[in-house]
Amino acid sequence: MKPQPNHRQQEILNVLQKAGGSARIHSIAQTLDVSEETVRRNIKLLATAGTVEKLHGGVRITGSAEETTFQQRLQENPEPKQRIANKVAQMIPNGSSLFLDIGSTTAFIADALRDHQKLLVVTNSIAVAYKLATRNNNRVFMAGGELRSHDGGAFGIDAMNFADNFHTDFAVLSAAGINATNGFMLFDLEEAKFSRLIMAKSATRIIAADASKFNRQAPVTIGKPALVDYLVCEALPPDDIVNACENWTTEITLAD
Amino acid sequence: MKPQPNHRQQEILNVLQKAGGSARIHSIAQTLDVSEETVRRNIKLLATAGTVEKLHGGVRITGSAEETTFQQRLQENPEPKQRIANKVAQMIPNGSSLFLDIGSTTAFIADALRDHQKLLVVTNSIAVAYKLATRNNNRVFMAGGELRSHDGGAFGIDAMNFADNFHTDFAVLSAAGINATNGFMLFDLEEAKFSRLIMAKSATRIIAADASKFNRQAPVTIGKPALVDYLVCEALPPDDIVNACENWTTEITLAD
DNA sequence: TAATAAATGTTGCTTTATGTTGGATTATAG
DNA sequence: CTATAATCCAACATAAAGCAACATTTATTA
Repeated sequence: MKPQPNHRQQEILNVLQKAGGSARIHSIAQTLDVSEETVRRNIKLLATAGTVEKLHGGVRITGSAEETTFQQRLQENPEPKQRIANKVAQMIPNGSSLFLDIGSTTAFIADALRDHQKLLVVTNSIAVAYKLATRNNNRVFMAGGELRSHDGGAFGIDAMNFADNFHTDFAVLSAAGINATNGFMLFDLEEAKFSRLIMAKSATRIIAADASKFNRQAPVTIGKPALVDYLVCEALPPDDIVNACENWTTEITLAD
Repeated sequence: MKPQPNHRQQEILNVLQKAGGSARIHSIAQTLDVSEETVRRNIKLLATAGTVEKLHGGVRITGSAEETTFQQRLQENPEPKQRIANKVAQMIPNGSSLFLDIGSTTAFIADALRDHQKLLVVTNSIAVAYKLATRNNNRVFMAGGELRSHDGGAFGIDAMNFADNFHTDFAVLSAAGINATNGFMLFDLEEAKFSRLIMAKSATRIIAADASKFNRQAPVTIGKPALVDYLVCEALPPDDIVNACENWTTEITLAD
């Protein structure tokens, strides 16, 4: 007689899912409050069905091997933007609320936040929203409208009004250029307007920028640089910018 | 006249939704404060209707087999949906304007449209918007708001008002169930409202559904089935549905 | 209101899952 | 390589879940 599908197996899969694709027998048994033998028995059935693979001491969902190595590769070989993104992710606790604006660095930050739980995210970037929606009990609020064809961002009065509804713990921003006299700058007026708004609506303001932005010129300033609490980068900026940050009471945080 | 929808069944479905797609008989009975036998009896009915699957000790909503994130659900059973998506893409010329609603099938359709040029796309699905924005001179209009955590869709009055701005050549819809008496159905009232709206605002209406949807039960009808111009599927439906489509003047299109 | 139908609860019994034990196997440290 | 601890496996007793028949409550209708 064929073994009947069993709800315990469903529960095990749920645990595995939450744990990122793999877990130890011991930890599964503890989570479900059953004996390890029960877990083993059901895993044996799931394994013969091909749903999971048994390992000594644990189990993983079939096919999640590549993703693990990919993630490991990200950790081992971090490009500057990934290192900055990881640092920013460390600064943001589970359960926080945050604005994320548009930009290549913020897309990396969204990736780095993939294991955070219960975030409340407000963004006008389709890439950020896509990466963080439907994950880990996050709540994602996406500003609507026409998405710009070059970066997938929603701008304009509707996006501004949308963002105006929120107050968050963090605003995470990118910058196209930084210098000692003008502060933080962008190429686009619409982006800058949006950045100013979300800086005004959040408790802690973080700007993420790699070293290529130091003393680069860009036409529009983001706003008063003294508003920025943290500048996260992978290398120490030139002296004049370091001094300026001291005046702005902006703390420079180096990625590991 | 007797197989009337029973409210207890709705309650059970609600509990399942909240629990993430699956739950134990014992826990459902406790939550609803009824005997376990009552839960089993109603689950038996839901199971014969195809809405849920029975497991020993529990139950899960059909389709959430590897109850996982939306992004992983996209990858299960991909062949039929892939073929349907390619067929739908063939029906849509370059330069068209179209609504795309939310659903795993429509996400495949968005992928199949990756080589189309100059589309104007209106959607409330983050996955669709992400796949089609910043490509091939498309213009993408994304409805904003809070994205539902299980599928990344924006719903509610704001999404409706947003969609109401547009008139398009095509509406591409998905269905959770199809039968001869009730037509096309969905699990969710909000989804159905959005579907009705975009059907009313477009010239040609296409519903994409794989064979698993035939004679599957779902609680909310999408609207008058006679409004639907094309039903795209990978296999011919049962005779009663075929006859009903003739009455509705709905053309059945088989994927290659 | 009484008569009827539907849904739910209860009971005894069968099937299936789980916990426990002891011994075999496999990883890990020194 | 050996010693040690962790993990795995098989067998049995126990607990839990499923099922069917009947009793009881609740809802519907005349």
